[in-house]
Amino acid sequence: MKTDAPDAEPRPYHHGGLFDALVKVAEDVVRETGIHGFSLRECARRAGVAHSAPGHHFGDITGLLTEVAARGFERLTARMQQHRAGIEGPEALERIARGYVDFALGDPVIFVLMFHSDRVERGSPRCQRAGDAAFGELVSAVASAKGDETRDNDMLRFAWAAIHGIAMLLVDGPLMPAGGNRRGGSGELADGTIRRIVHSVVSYVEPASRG
Amino acid sequence: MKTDAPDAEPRPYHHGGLFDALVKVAEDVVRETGIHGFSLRECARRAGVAHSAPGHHFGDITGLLTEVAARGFERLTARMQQHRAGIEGPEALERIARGYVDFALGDPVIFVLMFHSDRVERGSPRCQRAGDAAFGELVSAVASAKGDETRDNDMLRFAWAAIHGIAMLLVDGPLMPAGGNRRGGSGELADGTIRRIVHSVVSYVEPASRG
DNA sequence: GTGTCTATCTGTCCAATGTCAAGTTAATCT
DNA sequence: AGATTAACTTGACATTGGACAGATAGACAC
Repeated sequence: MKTDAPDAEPRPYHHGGLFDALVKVAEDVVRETGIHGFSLRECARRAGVAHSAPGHHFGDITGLLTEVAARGFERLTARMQQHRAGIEGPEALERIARGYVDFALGDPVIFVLMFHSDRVERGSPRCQRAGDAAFGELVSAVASAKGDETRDNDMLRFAWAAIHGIAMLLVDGPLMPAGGNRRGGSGELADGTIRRIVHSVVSYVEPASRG
Repeated sequence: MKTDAPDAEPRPYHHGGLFDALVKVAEDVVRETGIHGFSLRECARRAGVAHSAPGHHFGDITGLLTEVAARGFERLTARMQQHRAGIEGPEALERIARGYVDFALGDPVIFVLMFHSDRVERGSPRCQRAGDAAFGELVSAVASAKGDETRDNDMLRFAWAAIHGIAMLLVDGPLMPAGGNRRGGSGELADGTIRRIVHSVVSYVEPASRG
């Protein structure tokens, strides 16, 4: 690695892997400074390149943060798969949900970035595909929990909403009742909610008549 | 020299109600430009005062946006009460949930601001109190739906998470399955989820043995 | 009316940022 | 080799948030 010293050694004019280096640096900067404090120039500084170099690879801030968000979705997908570990049945959904919450609590700033930042182009193919893959994990787990492959969009929305909601509320923290201090206890706070989600998905019976 | 504005109205040196005027203007600016595009100077411009005037009332950007967020929670509370209209029982929860989602869809940018912006000091007494009041509406509705005043924090988290989650996913839009185009149909997309939430809260039975 | 006090608002200044245009260096192609 | 293209740098510009001193208007005592 290069030294951080102001101008110690003559860096090569061409960085080599600046694209990837910038994305990794950007993740750190976002985590440290928050979405609002993020700056392209700070990323360039840490990567040891000129202040305008990021622009040539990503166009603008949105371009770089969109890539960060897309990789976030990929990591979310991987985390859920890892938690599920091939298991089927109701436990599949429970594990997927726990993976989702774990990811959110482990990387809260990037989790918020992925879903809510107006500096991310969520409609871009890159982001869309990564997001769809993550959603696919949930679809699969819900089907396995129901023991029924028919796709019930209402059910999927319900499950996703509840999982997403508990993750978001834990990440945002202060609104949780009775001292929601986020260190360590948060994961367990989600347990009851996750159990209820699974229970609802497994045991839900379509109401006889709906207006 | 002023007269930068075309209107020849001789504004009084003292605005009179600049605090309130700035908050209202700020809400508009946030809605139009998004959280990222927001700027104090634009607010000052629209309020017809010097660019540094907002600083005297709010300190910095966070101060102003925190006030905007707090008023958002107050409007959310009012909206839920208005939807509920004094009704009791399971329908109370259904109506509260619908009010929550309505508010989110009607003012999506401010809804996101309230929960996720790092430019809002959510721990401030102003914000905390307004948020607690909103949460209180939910607590009351869940109790009414259960027909049981005992407070079940797990249940509350589940209900809030699910409601919050569906609102957030609808606001963020593009991740919804099967063309979640947000035009008009979003409210109905929430219906099935809300029905399931109410159903789960009303009919949930504590699992026999579990920690 | 006159003078003083205080909150409110103005104008100026500074460092930092995003983005654009043009120059410089390295790698690749013919 | 020479030419072409991609990667990166330098320099510049408009805009922002925030800090500051100073101007202004209204309230209040006399």
